[in-house]
Amino acid sequence: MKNTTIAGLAKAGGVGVETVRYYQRRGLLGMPERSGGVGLGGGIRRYGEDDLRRLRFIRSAQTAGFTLDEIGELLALDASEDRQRAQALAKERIAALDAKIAELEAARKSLRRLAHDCAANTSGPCPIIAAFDHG
Amino acid sequence: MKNTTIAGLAKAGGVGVETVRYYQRRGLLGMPERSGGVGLGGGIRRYGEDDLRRLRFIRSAQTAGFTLDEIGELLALDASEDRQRAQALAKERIAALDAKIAELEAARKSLRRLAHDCAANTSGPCPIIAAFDHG
DNA sequence: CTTGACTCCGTACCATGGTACGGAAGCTAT
DNA sequence: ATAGCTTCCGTACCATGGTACGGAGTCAAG
Repeated sequence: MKNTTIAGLAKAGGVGVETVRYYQRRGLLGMPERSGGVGLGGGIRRYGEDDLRRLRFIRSAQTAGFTLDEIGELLALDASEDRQRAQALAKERIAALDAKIAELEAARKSLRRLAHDCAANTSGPCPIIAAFDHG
Repeated sequence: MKNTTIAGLAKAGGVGVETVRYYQRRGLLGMPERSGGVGLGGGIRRYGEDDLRRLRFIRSAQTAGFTLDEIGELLALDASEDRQRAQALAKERIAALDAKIAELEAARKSLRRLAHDCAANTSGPCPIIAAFDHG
């Protein structure tokens, strides 16, 4: 998997080539030297394990709810000494996740109520709006 | 709280006036008659409990992860006889929430690892990328 | 040494869910 | 009856996170 092209990197990371390029534009992934370079444009960039780890991290951090801007900061912090900041970001996000998870669990509860009530009586509309009344 | 203006409705629903208007444009909220109507434009629209319930439902359904398009369908279903479809949407969303919640819990776990590892050793960078390695 | 696939890059376009602007008309308090 | 806040409405703009296009260059295989 080492020393692959952008298509290989993208595939290994489970994203499209354009997405990799987008992350590069955002500064989240680096642009390895274009090797070969006979003509005016230089050659083709080649990517390694590090790039893949970075790409995978970006995706994981996204599911953790970080924005791409925040992920940029995290990637910078990964190579910096600012432990304080890293901890702060982590803790902040944990709190946000706690809240988000609770919110989703509440929503799921409402949906279960809806599914249940909907199955219960066999005529008339399901009480969709009512299922969310309260919380 | 009944028979209020758009600003009252918005406030009661915890959104801005422009958001209410946006939902109206999307067809999620109705446009009550403009009452008064001496001049060419008619009067001012007034909103009641039903509108507020609808608005609150929209917000709840959003936190459940429904898109506004889906919410439009739900609102239509609330007044229709298609129990099947309502159930299907609910079950589908419950499954999506199960997955999402699991995902967020995994992310939280990684973040806790990060916070922990970050607190552990007192020099050098926090292993941010590594904290998400694996899962 | 050409063909065909892939790369590079800038730029444009997209969906989602809003948020803002600005003029005209409506309402309310003084 | 007039000042000053709202409402109404169309239209424009925004942030986020991509996705697509197209021309020029590169590379491997036949």
